[in-house]
Amino acid sequence: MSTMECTWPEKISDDRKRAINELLRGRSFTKQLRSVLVGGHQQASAPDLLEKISRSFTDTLSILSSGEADEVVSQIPASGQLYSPGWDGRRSEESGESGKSSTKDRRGCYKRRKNSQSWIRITPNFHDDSYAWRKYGQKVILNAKHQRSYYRCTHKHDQGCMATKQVQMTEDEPPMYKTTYHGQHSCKSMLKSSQIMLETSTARDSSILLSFESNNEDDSNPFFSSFPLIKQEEEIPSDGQEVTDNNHTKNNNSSSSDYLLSMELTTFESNLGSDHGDVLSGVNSSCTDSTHSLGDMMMDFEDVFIDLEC
DNA sequence: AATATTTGACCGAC
DNA sequence: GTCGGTCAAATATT
Repeated sequence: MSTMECTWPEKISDDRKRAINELLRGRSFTKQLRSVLVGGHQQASAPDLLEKISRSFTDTLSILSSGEADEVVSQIPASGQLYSPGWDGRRSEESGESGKSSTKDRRGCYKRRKNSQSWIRITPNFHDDSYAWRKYGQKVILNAKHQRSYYRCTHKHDQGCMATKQVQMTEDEPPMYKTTYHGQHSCKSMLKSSQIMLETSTARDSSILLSFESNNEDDSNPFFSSFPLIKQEEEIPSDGQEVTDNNHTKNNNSSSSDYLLSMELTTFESNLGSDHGDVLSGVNSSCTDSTHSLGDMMMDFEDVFIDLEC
């Protein structure tokens, strides 16, 4: 039985309106924030505005995700499991009748993501993207020296967040890790705005956002979807084979793993402008001085919003 | 006890 | 059949 057949035009168009509405709100907040930061106006506090912007992104993504899926991916914490069967969905265990042949009958469980968006990121050392990840698998990959690790968002169950990532060491001489992100975080941000400011303004990193593949109309960069949740640390086992995530807020001393938000914004924007979603690369990555600050960043934000509108 | 990781099995795609 | 992605029981960690 195929689960992806029903699309509800009315619902989707309604969702689109809501999404556009959310984006407009986000743009408005962004403008306010810019005037606060640049012009020094104090109509509203920057942290408050940042929080609103973050919320706007999250809500928009949630709306768009629900339009793509058969059922709404709610952000309301669910007591049970709340999956979106959209791109990666599966029913967890037997639904109703249990105890078939083997211990757990998982037939029909897996749905390969096909048109899901993905972003590839190459980083030296491990890369801390500040989300809370939970490792759920590790595989040997053909023609690859190292195993690939699979992570899902820690809040998959409590918030229905469907973001996943894969991390694979591609080189070990200068250690290089390729991280592929799938899906977007719909989990709520719980990080304080001040921390966000701190992180973005102190970001310095030599990581490269390699590609931005988009097959769906509701794509957006996962780094936009919401602000970082919990600091995360990945560490390399002694054999250098694979990385392991840790969700705890251990005082992360790897400042090099912060990502350059402004760079990615620019990348995102240029990708939006192009008419294809294939791999784009060659982003240079060495603008690390702190003068490249929120002012510029907000400009990019605004442009992105404008592009999204039409 | 609760939460995270490991790892073999399972599944769909090719 | 192989391969890569995911599940979930067992195990480890906090």
